[in-house]
Amino acid sequence: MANIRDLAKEAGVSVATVSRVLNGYPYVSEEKRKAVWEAVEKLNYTKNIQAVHLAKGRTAIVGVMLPYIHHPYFSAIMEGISKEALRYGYQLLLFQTNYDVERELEALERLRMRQMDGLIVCSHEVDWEAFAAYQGDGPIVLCEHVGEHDFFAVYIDHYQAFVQALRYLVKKGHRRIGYCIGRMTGPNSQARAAAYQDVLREAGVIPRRQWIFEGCLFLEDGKRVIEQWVAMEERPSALLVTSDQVAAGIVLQAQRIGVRIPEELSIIGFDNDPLAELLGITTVALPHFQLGGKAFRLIHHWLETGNVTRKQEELPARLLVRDTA
Amino acid sequence: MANIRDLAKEAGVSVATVSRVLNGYPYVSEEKRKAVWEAVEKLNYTKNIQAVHLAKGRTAIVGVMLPYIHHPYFSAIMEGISKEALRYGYQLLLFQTNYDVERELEALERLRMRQMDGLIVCSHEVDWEAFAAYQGDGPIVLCEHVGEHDFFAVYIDHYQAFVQALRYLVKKGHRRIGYCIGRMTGPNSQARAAAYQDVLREAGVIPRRQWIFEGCLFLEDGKRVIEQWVAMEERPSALLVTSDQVAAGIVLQAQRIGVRIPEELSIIGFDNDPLAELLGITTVALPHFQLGGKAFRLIHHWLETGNVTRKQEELPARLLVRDTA
DNA sequence: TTGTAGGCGTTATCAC
DNA sequence: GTGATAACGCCTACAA
Repeated sequence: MANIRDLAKEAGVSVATVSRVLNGYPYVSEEKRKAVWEAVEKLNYTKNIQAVHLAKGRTAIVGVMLPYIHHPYFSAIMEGISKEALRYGYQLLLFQTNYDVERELEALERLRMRQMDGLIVCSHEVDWEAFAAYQGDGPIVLCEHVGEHDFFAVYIDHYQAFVQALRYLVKKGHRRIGYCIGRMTGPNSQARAAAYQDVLREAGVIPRRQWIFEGCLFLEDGKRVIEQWVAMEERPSALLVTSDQVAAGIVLQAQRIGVRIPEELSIIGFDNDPLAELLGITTVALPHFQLGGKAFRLIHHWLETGNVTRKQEELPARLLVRDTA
Repeated sequence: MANIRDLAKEAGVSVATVSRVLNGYPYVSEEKRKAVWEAVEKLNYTKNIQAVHLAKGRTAIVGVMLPYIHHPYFSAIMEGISKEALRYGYQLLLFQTNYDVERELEALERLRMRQMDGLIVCSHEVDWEAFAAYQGDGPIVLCEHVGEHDFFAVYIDHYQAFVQALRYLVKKGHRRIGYCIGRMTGPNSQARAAAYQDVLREAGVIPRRQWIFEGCLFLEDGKRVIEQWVAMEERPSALLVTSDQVAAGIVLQAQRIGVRIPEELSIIGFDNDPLAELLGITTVALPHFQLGGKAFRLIHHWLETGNVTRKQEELPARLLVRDTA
């Protein structure tokens, strides 16, 4: 593989001139410029990007940490990130963690090792102290509400989103309300739990522990939920379901086993997945795609300018009433 | 940021010794080893991975080229790749191309620049010559049947898979058979087209151009298909749908607008998506996850050993008869 | 407008 | 066992 020195020799110039030509700097005579490009052609030269990274101390790579890529929620965020990354000429390094703390820490270590210039954290298990410890190693953007903590963050106000949906149900006369969620940990989930407590209390209803369904991430989980629901003695009359995939699973399986929705059970999903639209599922639309895009731009802006206008950005969620609630 | 020389000074040894300790080589006295680790601790040292890459000439990064990550088909492959990559300590660099030839070539250029050690191509628009031109720059694995061409490849025999499903329909008495596909280009699609021609001819039926629905990738496309179907003068009685997402879109919208499936229209999907299972859609199960895993292992084996046992691997597809055909 | 030389942080090859 | 020192390939003052 030819290198910059070979080019210099071939073109009869210095490596500095070669570098200038390669990077499009001015102040190079047309003659030498031409000679360099000819040498590039002749020697079939390509830049070694590793060397560029080392010399510049930057990689134009951003890492993305997420639990699983094979999930509509995360792949939507990823799509948003990807689009912006492409636009600004950045590469994306994927860290699929499966919510395994070891792997999450590995991703942070990689930031420290300068494998990438910044990191977008779509979701995580490890607690904030871990991120705080790596803040000096490059910009880290979290996709969740971080309150007073000094992190870059772009997030949906899940407390408000939940309140919105719960109030709607209460207004419709529901008193026995439950919800389905992926995990109980993490700020997003805790915001939802708080909203659940608050709104139900405000409506004079006692929240019930057994009406909270955990581990709801995929379509199949919805199937499980409705089957559990059927088996319950005291059934909720309405369910908030934090993923449209799961909501779809509930609705479809309900249809199969003869549970009438919304008559027997009202369902409000989240995301506004195309599947929810097709099934007429009432849902809280969440701007995942934009969220990914904003996350990237936050990092990018910091990397390119070194200063911050906003550290945190909030995105809106809105209820789309359809047929299931 | 402390570097290896700072460590050497701090520990009172040479950089060579530091490197040996850091990389766990033998022949270092216990005493010096300890001194080095203490220096690491004291200076809060972390390896600069860029420098390692440059010095070693390898990155332990594999690139993944795919059109869109936000699609169950590709994210399933990605999940399979990801799992294996993790297992062997490799990182994954994502190239989302949107089937844009420019971006596909950009990914290949990056391989050439040594940004990664190898490349997995999940799907592409550019023709094979392009890949051939970059073969010297690192292992490239294609996820499609490459025939006699000398590429690494792991693939599903889409010709056979299509034949299998078509014969089933013919046997059931169908004569007016159509199909839905993402794009017409690419070897996978061409294999399907060939199977379509062959099986229908063999059954004494004339294939019809207007019974082939292009641009079928997402759930929403299924909705469009069934609406087109309804508007047709001569309607096919059965449709092969190369994505369960699209098949689900068809089935759900059919249900909405009162088209009975399978009585009026039989549907066979592909993938064996959980959604197809939940909807009782007859489908051809495709092992995407394994495909991704195998693709990675092919690259990995080549990178680690430098020799090849198999250049190509075929994976099976099997028809799962459920309710829609 | 051009060239020299030092630096980026490791690894790896020699001698000792 | 250990330490110099030369790669790895590029960028970038600084000097001319």
